[in-house]
Amino acid sequence: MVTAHGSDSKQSHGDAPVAAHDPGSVRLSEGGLRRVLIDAALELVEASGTRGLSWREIARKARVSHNAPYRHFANKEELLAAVAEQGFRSLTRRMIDEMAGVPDDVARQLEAMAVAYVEFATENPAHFRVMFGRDVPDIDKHSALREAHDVAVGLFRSGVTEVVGEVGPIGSQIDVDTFALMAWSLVHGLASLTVDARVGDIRESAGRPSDHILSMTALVGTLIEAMRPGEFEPNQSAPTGESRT
Amino acid sequence: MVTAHGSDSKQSHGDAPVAAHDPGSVRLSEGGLRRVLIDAALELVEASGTRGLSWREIARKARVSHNAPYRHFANKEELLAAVAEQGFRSLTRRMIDEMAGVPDDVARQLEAMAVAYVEFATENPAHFRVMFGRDVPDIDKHSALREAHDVAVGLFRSGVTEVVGEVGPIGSQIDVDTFALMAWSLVHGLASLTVDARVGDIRESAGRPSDHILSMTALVGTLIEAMRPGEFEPNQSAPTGESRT
DNA sequence: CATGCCATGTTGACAATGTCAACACGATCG
DNA sequence: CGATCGTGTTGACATTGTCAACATGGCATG
Repeated sequence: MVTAHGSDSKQSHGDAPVAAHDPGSVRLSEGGLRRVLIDAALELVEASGTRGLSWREIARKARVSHNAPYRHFANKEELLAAVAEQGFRSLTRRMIDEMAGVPDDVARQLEAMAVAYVEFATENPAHFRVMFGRDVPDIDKHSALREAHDVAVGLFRSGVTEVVGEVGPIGSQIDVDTFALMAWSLVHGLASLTVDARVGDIRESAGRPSDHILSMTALVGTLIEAMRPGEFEPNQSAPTGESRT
Repeated sequence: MVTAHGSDSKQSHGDAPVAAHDPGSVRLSEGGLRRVLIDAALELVEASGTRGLSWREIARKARVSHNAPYRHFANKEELLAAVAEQGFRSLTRRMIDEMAGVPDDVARQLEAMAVAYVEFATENPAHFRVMFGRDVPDIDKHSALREAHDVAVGLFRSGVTEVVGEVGPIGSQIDVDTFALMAWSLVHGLASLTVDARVGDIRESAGRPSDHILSMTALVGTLIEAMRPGEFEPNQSAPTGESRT
């Protein structure tokens, strides 16, 4: 169900704006400038980071006057929310594409998503940072962004759920949600560290980021294998947690 | 060696400026204003994020004229680097403290560091973001920051190394560095997702972040247990990696 | 002690920016 | 045809980052 072949998510490869179901902006159809502004903003963020991002510079790049953007975005946060939204759609597409080139095995599908996640981050660091950074303080204030975000996260979570469903319960204490959170943390952490160029700090050895994710999935695969039901009790290695704090 | 008891890192709980070995600023000793500026900056970042951070506002908060900070920091990036540096020192101290309250077992020590890491992030989100965000684009341009960073990361890495050393080789393909990277990714990912308030997206169930990290270490502990030498061959669950790209 | 230096802080100035208000223009629709 | 609305433009103003010039107080050296 989560495989790429059966992809029923209605995103026409992300080019056409979502349109129509947002009561705020009435007819952003044909949205010429809006799209141009988003692209220009992304380019500038890639070049100079989100700090040097200047409203007026965006306008210049888009060949419009410095106040034209205000007709499409109330403030810079809304613009960045649109950028992030587009990023989540790209990420979703990327994951789906990656899954399409992989055998229809739940573990492989999840692994493909993990690879896609990290590769997306390393190939689009600026986009990734806008998506997860602090530039859009409250994601819930932008319904379209929230939606795109949930689609991507939900896709990943579905993959985890299916793997857990096939492998069976993971220990007595670790529920599916926790496992999904950990899987996401692992992938997101590697992506973040790679994007921030901190990976070399702990791992000097050469190798592309995709190598890292493959090693990672290898280990996680081993973990899952080890977890096969009934094999042994999960030793709760953290009994000291309660006594502290 | 990595235990808190034997801590030989020369940080006098981080209050005294590093001083003296930086040829640029000669005698930032007694550094009154410098410290005040760092604190003021951190407070403002906590309040309004790094975007709304205004040089002049910092100066106002410090009760000095809008140009006084220039005598201590050439630009805003240097100031933020100092903030991040202080953050890494706090993180190191936090990890050491956490380890001190835990039995002298390598696994528990590592686990304590992981808990400290995530708790530090959740309790000081602004600081954490400055430390790992892109506000300081190139960490190597600030030697003191680089140093503080390396101390924290090295401490964590030492913990991983010791655990691996006790448990024995982790599979045939996964070297210590990779394992350290993965452990760091796991912890850092959870911290990042928690800080960005995205954890709820995949895990609605209640529970403090420290619960998450405890579940996490429980699973990792299980993993390590499962890895005990000779038990079984690590099935490289990612053979498709080579054929792609 | 007097003198000059240097670190530190202040004042002033200027270009760039975010944002508001007023205006212009073209299309759509009564 | 004339009004209305979406869209873009111009003008203006407070705020910001940053540079240059100036003030001052402690220190060392004569």
